[in-house]
Amino acid sequence: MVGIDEKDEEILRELRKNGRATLTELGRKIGLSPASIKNRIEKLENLGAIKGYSAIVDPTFLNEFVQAIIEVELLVDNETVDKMLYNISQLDNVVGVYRKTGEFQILIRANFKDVPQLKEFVRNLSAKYLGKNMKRAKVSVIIDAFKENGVVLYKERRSRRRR
Amino acid sequence: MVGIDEKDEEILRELRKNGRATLTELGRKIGLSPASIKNRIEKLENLGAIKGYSAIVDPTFLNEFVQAIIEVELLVDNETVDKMLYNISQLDNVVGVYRKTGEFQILIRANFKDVPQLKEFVRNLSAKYLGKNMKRAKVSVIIDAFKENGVVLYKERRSRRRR
DNA sequence: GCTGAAATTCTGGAGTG
DNA sequence: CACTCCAGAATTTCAGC
Repeated sequence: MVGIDEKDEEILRELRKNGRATLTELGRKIGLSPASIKNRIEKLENLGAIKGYSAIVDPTFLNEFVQAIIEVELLVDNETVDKMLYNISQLDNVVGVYRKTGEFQILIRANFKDVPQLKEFVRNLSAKYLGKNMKRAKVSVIIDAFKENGVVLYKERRSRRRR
Repeated sequence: MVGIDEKDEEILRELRKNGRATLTELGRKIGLSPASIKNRIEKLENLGAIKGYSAIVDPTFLNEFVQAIIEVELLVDNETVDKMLYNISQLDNVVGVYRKTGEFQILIRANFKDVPQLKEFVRNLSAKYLGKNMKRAKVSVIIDAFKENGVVLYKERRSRRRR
């Protein structure tokens, strides 16, 4: 990677684990002054190495009791799909949108209040967004999340069933 | 949700979109003093509503050029699987670990330097972690990420192929 | 949940190697 | 050119209410 050295990588790794780490903290860990850390973070943001920051939130606290994974098989995957996926990405309850290899080309992670809302969402996927291009969708419901975006959610290994 | 009001929900929603928002910013948006925001955030962290904070990092800048989704079908899914999934969650290159409904009960998102590393990982899934309980695995490679952990990655809808 | 003061952190410019 | 130092600004923290 051009223009990226080990210190930059350390910053990226640290921020992935703790996105709210302060410049001073990072400086101590990495061995740079807070001002340098700031310069580097700005550089990393401009380069697109850092896309943004996010808190890992338990969806049930936002009354999102159904967390689903929706895989979509497309008839054709072309540039116009990009725009549709961009539009889907704008939805607040959608957490992740990916294009991938395999039988199902699209994977969407989204949260819902209840199952009817999930059903409505899947209906809208073809009705509003992907149209006839959507061949079929496969829906799974998340039972447990152990790790999310690099953050381990279970602190102990005791058997608990709730997240 | 007990002990959670609308202001708390707003805080959760804001922090999910921008995990590095300052207390002052949040206070302005929500209509509370920075001190109150801080108190509420602490409460939310203690309640487990906020699990952590993370920067959304482009994996290619950390020499993780292969981003994979690995689905695993288990023979039996019982409590001992929890511990194995916990162990898998500890791995640095693993970004997400979920238990879900459907034919494949486990979904793992992980990043790799190259395909041989991915292959090695899948081999280790049965050799080291899940043992004979792993019936089979289905691997997909991520081509494009449009949204990750609530953060939209494509800023415009111009057709770009790189993330 | 507010206020105000103290501590900490952040920021931007000048200077150094 | 990236880093450090330093002073002013902003934020965070903590007390009392």
